[in-house]
Amino acid sequence: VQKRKPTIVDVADRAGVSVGTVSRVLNGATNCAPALRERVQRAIRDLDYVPNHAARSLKRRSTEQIELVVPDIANPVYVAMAKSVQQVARERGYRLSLISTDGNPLEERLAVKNLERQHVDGLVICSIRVTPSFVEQVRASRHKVCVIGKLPPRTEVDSVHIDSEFGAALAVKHLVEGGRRTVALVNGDAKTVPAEARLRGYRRGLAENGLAHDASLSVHTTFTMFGGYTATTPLLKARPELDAIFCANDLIALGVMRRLRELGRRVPEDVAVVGVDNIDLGKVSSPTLTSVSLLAGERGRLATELLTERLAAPELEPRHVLLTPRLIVRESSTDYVVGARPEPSYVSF
Amino acid sequence: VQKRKPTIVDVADRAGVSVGTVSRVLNGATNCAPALRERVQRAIRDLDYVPNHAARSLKRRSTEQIELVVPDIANPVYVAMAKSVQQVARERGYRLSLISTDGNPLEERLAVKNLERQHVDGLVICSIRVTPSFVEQVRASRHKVCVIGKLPPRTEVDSVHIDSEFGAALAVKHLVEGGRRTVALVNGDAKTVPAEARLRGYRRGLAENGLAHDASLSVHTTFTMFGGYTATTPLLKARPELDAIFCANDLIALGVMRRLRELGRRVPEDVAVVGVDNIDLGKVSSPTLTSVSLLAGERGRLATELLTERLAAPELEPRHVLLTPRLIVRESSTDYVVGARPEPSYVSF
DNA sequence: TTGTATGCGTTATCAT
DNA sequence: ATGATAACGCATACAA
Repeated sequence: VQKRKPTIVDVADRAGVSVGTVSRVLNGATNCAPALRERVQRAIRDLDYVPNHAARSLKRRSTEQIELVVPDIANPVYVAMAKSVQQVARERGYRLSLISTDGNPLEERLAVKNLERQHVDGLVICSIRVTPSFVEQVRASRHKVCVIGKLPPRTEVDSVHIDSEFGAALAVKHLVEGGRRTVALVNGDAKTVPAEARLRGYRRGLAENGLAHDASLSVHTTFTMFGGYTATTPLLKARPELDAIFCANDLIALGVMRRLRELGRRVPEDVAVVGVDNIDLGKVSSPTLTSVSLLAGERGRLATELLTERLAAPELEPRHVLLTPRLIVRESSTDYVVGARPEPSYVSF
Repeated sequence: VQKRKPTIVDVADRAGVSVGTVSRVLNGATNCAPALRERVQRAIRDLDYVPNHAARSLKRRSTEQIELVVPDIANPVYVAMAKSVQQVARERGYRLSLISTDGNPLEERLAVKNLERQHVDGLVICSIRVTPSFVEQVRASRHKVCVIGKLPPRTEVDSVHIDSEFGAALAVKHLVEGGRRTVALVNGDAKTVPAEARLRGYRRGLAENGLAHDASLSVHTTFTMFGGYTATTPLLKARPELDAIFCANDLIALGVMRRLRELGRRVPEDVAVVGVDNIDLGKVSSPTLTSVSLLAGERGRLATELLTERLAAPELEPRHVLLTPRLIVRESSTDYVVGARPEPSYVSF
């Protein structure tokens, strides 16, 4: 019962025209008699013909598809990024396929390989581990890649980057200005680019606001709620007097807040908490979460624009965009009257 | 400077062998002299050759890639589903690409079209709007599709489905048994399959537990936190005496809980809340969220297994798997001592 | 405006 | 075991 798929030849036969004509109709060429066009379209419908993607991209040398590679799709911030990438991609005539590497560097390599074998036309890649070999691989495909993140200086690849170190310093400053004296850091996966930026920013924030750095106040875990949850207990045991925690992202912060509550600490009265990424969840959590926005949607949008423009003009000079984070203050870092009704928080929804 | 990509012919030239031999090496054929194999592999490395995907799939008539189509990737339950689909896909030698339709039925049609043009080998599709034309389109590609969701009886397409109506009834029963007398429903997008199932289950739950149904107690919104948030105000105004809310999913429930707090209602003391999907967030929210688990990961896993098995054996009889939901009781529906420290909730992480 | 014929890069069949 | 060659389905240059 396996009927062979109709090809362009079948359509041509059926319509009584040449394959050239069918192809022209398919691709919207103007020079084509209306009568023939009519007949071809009928034949296409009759036979239920759909063009074969592989053949088409083999011939055209392009797939009209780009790929977004993110570290972990379970993190809502990457979902937000994906949404804006998808929107720009669609506007510019590309389909988007989404890959989550789940922290596996192999997956990133595989993505670039897929690019090289012309599986997709271009790549937007957001990596948390930027190794030299990764950079080398990306550089070799520079005409088709845009990196979201920090590349070594003078790397000839389009990129959009945000100064998250500054964002971290901003968070610490906010906490100190709110009267906190012992600010801890619950960081994400060690040896990742974001974790290292957080630590640098944290130390800078402390220094700039007259506080000494103490290694026992900063711990590493994973960039997840569970990570934040489990890291809290030992941290509190080691430094019971702490009155503020800067978390490397919002998921960690949510886990931390949950665990603090279980351990009898009130947020923000006893311990202030600040996260990073400004995910929507922080707007409905209780308390709502103060956070450093890293403009994920904006970065996705810009990266996709850079990429599509480069695909259209490969000889463009490499471009680099640098963004600056913003601090969004909510309840988790602000002393408010205990028991008061929280204010509506959906202004920015 | 645009150097043409090396092809298999270039490799053959360089290694001084025929393309046949190169191809055999590439695809791991056994009948090949070690010496030649050696030379070919060197040539491949020297030229930095990677096979062209389009040409390969044109010839082989397969892409080793499957696609998962979900309604909204911003909903963590679909992320959980995607993760298990990806895992099974990888185990069985397929790459996964992920499409979020964002409620746009056109995107679903497009996905099936992509299947037909042999862009991907197979499709796992999870739709919230099952129209007749959708079913027809899917049926026509039945040898390559597995549907997550309920299909019309005797549709000859693999599917895995969960009795979410029963799950809704379970939730209502739990609320009534907890002493609640006025149970509201905050439903998701009207005219979707899940929303209709929730409503039927809600009514069944009320009936089976001796409560009358009242239309003013059930409202429609979107399947998002924002939806739950905004739906709460009018609902509370219309029926201020309500003491329980069953929400069509967990995102809605989180928005509802937030808004209840802003309006001065305590959860669960004044109003009990139950959601659906059992997403991780419900384990760290405050209070933690009672939820009906629809086994999203399990459904993804099963669907992918069904799909890959069918791709390997297209003439298999259609198979249908039916699962049963479970209720996970947490704080949002249980009276607990006010002000007590919450219990650790991560047992199931 | 329309038809014909060649090639895209790979795999597979058939000789050798 | 290895080499030559014909498809795969589409687009396009060129001829008509």
